[in-house]
Amino acid sequence: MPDGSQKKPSRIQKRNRRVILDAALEVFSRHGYRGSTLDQIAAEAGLSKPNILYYFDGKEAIHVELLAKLMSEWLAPLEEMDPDGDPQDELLGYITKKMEMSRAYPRQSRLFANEIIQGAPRMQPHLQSGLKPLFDAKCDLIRAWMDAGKLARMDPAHLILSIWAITQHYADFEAQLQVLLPDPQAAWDGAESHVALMFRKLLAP
Amino acid sequence: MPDGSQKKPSRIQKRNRRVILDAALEVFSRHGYRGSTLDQIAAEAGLSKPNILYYFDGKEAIHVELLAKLMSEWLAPLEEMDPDGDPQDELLGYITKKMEMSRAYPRQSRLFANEIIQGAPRMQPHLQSGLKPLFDAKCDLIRAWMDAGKLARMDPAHLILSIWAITQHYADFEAQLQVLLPDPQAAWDGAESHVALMFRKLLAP
DNA sequence: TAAAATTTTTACCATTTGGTAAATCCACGA
DNA sequence: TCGTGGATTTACCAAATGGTAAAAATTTTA
Repeated sequence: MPDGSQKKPSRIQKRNRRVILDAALEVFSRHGYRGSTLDQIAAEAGLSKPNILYYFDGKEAIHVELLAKLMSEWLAPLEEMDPDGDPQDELLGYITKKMEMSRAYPRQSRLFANEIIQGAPRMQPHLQSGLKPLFDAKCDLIRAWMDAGKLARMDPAHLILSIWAITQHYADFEAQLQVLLPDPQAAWDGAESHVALMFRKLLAP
Repeated sequence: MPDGSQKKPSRIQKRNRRVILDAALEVFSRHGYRGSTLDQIAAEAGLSKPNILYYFDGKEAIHVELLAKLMSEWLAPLEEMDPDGDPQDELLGYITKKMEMSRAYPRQSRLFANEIIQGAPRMQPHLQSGLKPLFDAKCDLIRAWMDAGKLARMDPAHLILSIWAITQHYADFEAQLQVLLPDPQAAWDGAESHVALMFRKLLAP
């Protein structure tokens, strides 16, 4: 009997938990936590509402699990930035990776955006314990690179924020892009080359 | 009898409509349309729920009015960009203005972000008729400036999107900033100077 | 100041929402 | 193949939600 069960999950359990989380991601990422309903998630998952509550402790538990998963997946590329690599290559590689992620997983990006816009009520601890230390470490790294004359001098924190702002924007504001840009398909290619070019120029010492 | 009345509004009507719209902005900007309730708005406004429905046709009518107001206020700085001015000054002036607006009116910024993230269900017409023509016109203007060698060459559409991305980010992701940056007060000053510096370097031909 | 008009409150209502209890169904190992 | 435990459905709740009708209170006007 699942919920918060400790035993090894059966095939059915693994499949249904995955299906539910995917459906919940779809719904939460569009409507935010409070704007989403279990009925919507159930319909999207093709399961009944009580059946969903058989696998998860409640609406909030699903949301929390999605946020936790998001956190680890989303931070990985930042962690991979190598202190021993070429500073410009490392940063541009990170930027490119983030653009690809925004393109491939816009729902995760919107889930995060929704949570933060609403004041991060369920994520603040994660931000404090997971994001903050990594952010500070990478700020130090970038500052060291600047001190070594490998990058243009600027505030490392705001540099990282700018990268996040632009890469997230393409995922979160997709609805706006579809109005403003003629060919949504070509838009992504244009975005990736523009962002790469932009930061290449910006970072040059 | 208000609602959608055409007669000139009384003092009480003007005051209460303003109070309600302000309360609704507070609530909608935090929780999005579906996540907000009339009870919340009523509590925030210090009025009873039926009293609110005396002044507005319903929840959606309040939201629509907020979005319409947002649209005109938010587009003004872009319109003001002068074709006869110095290209770099004009663009940097626009960027500075947008940063100041994000700082002064983060709720409007979040209201817009929420609406777009959710697929712009109530704003798509406004985007088509209001934003799109202005966006295209300013793209042409910027392209002309680039052709004249006054700005570095790049895709004007993505340049504008980058400006929006960064300036909005500081308003919409305030909760994240408060975790990551030590002094939230100094953060805004740092942000404004970083963004100005960043685009100055980027735009230089 | 009294009548008329506007504003606010009270008392509702139907639907939706997150969640539960118990009955039923079904897959799988002995 | 049959029993057993995991999986699913049915039938519910209580609270919250958007909204309404009409009475009561208040302001404005004559």
